[in-house]
Amino acid sequence: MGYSIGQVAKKTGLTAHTLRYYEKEGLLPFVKKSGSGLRVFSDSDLDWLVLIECLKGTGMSLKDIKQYIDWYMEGDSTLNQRLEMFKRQKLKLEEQMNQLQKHMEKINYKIAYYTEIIAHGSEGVFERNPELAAERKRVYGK
Amino acid sequence: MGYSIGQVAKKTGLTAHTLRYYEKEGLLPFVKKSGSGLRVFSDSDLDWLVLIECLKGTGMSLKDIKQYIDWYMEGDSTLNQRLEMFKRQKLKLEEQMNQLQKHMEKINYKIAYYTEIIAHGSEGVFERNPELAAERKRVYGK
DNA sequence: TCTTGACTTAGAGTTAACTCTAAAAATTAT
DNA sequence: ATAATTTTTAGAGTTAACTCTAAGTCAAGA
Repeated sequence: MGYSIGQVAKKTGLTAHTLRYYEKEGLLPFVKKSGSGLRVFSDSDLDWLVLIECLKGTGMSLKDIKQYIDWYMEGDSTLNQRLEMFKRQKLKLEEQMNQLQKHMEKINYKIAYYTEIIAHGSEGVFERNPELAAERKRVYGK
Repeated sequence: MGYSIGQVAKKTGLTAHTLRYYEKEGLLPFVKKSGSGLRVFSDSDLDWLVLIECLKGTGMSLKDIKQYIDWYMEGDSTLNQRLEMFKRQKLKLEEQMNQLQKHMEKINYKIAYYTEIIAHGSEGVFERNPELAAERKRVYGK
């Protein structure tokens, strides 16, 4: 029913240090304390951590995550701000995924290139493998 | 034929400060200097910057990018290391794209959720929109 | 009860990647 | 020729996000 900071650290892969740091930064205003001052995490706190990891994983700063949490704490008057925030994050994420796709193409080109010259030497790579030359043009332009 | 640091800054979106910093860190060992000490960037230097941005964009540290550049400078004896490095980066990138896809699902869920309660209030969201409840289960588990 | 390991706090230290400053030299525009 | 802009260097400062330390408190097992 309640988890110690160490148990949560294990579950989430974050360190106890980091969890305390998040709390200090205002990212975990829900976590209760036991009579003697120990943190007691609930399942719902774990859900919050999942969301925090999600937003962090899409490049949101802890400061902006805190803004969202502050809005949440403020109640229904901030529903629109929260929705808009997720919409902005979705756009950012789409842009990010497109970027990663482009990066993937460059890396695939490099892998093909190195594989080819390791197998057959670097002289006349493109004559031997014209697809590689076409790929280069596509990936690096010009 | 040759570009000043300011011109390169404009082209790449990096600042001149950042470009000098990259050079200091050993990421641009190709950039020439004019007789009077000004940096002169070539088109091939711009290609290097494209690759650096690609690797940085997939989460590689400047230190690891430098390692790659050092291998490149060392010549053909490091072809395998370089290939393996790109293969590792590809795996990392695939993992990253999967993660982003999962994050996207969570964000889509939140957008659907907030859109729904902004439109119809928060009471009985899931009764009114059972697909949302199913989505929640799928996205957040349990 | 004793011991061992987990937890507490405040606060200091670390790391990566910039970001800026100042003073001088080079280049470009008028 | 003069003024304005750009670039140079070394080195200091900043920021985000941890990461660790110390000194003490709490909890569980033998």
